[in-house]
Amino acid sequence: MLARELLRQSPDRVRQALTDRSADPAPVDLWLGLDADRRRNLVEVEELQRQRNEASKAIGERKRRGEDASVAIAAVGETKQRIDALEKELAGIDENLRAVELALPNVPSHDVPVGPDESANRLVRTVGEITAFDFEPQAHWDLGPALGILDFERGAKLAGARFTAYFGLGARLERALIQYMLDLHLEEHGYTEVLPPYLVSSDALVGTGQLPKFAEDLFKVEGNDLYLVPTAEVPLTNLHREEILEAADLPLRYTAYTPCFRAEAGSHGRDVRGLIRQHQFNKVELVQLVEPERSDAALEELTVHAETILQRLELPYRTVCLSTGDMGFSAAKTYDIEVWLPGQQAYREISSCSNCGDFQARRAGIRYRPAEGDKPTYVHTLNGSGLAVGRTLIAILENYQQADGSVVVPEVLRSYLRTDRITAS
RNA sequence: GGAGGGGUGGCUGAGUGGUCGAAAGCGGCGGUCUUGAAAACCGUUGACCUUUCACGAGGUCCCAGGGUUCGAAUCCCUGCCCCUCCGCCA
Repeated sequence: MLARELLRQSPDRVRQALTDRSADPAPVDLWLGLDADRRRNLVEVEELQRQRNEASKAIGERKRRGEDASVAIAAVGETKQRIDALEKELAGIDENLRAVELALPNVPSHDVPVGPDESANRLVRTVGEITAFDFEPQAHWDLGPALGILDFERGAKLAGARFTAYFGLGARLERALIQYMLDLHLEEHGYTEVLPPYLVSSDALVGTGQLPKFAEDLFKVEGNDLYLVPTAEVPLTNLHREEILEAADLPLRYTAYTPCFRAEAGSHGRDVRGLIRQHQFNKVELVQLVEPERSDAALEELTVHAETILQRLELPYRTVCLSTGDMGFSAAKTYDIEVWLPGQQAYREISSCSNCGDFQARRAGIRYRPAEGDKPTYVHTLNGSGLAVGRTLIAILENYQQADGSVVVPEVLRSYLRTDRITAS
């Protein structure tokens, strides 16, 4: 949610932000109208309430003295009716205002490249050399089944397209990656591990921005106000919803492994093969709640935290800064980390690290007190994948594959996997 | 699933439908005292919104949402959450 002061004082900036995102700027004017209506109405209601309170007080006093108050009671009746009518109107305005506010995306940071889509993304850095092969590298959807560690047909038998069953060292590799990533973030990057619920309420999803606009991307539990988490960003960021934190508590750094569930509505036909786009995938997430002045630096750090995993796994990747047209709804600035996949001869997203500024904090009511006696202000929230586990497994299979179809296990994972090579059994 | 008991300010905990945003205690902050600290004493101590250049003024909030009433923390309804006992269950 955007600050109301921003909308009132700099509507042009918000209109421009929407245009840069290839979104319709019209809601800004709708908002301005509703806001003016609201304030006009509110001033009137409050004046009438003041009159009513005064009258009620006088009635109470008369009654206490045993005097007749029926005249005064009758006199207040009209005020009461006007209050009721205006309050009803006000509730309607508030509801509309909130609906408009909740649908407005965040304003991009000034240093974000302006452009319509991913073609305008800015390359930040490229790390590692593209893996060279003296044979034709296979895609993971061929390697995995051949090794007996990924079974797409049986996954589909259980749950349909975009579900996969892992077997043997495949399952173990996925588990090892989760463990390795968590350990690294705990031990070296100062995060606190959290094991959150995998189902969350609509309030939590509104807090991080998935709702109300993107309900069709979510799996909802029938008959309950519960949704399968699309990312651990949702539970982690919402841990402190409606709280006022102390400055000394910040920064808060949380990491969690969760499965992630996405309906992938509107992506029919995209990445239908293999593990890349699944309805259920595993992810280790990084979330930070920080003081506003610290969030720019925190995004750089968090992105490096995610990149470190790829460096330790010795996987080639590049980092790009998303353009205004390619960013997510809640983000002010986003770095995507893209890993090299030899099977596709392409860099593919494996992590997305965003600074959401106070956008989510406003929605979720996460504040802190800068100093004793200060008014509470909104924290800044950041999140990033550290990393998407399924896609990391793909990257390992494709980059570490050998001419004989076996896969060498990256050095740092050998103690977790208890083997240095995955071969067909 | 059955039966019962609760949800009040940072915490504990009062609160006959009417000067209650809410007693009291604790904690926090400021001060007096002290060489310093502790103790004691005094004062202070919520959030949000509107309005004002400002001082200030006003409104809302006692889990949430409805309702009754001139007036609701207090009465009624619904929901959510917590606790105890029983049943069931990983």
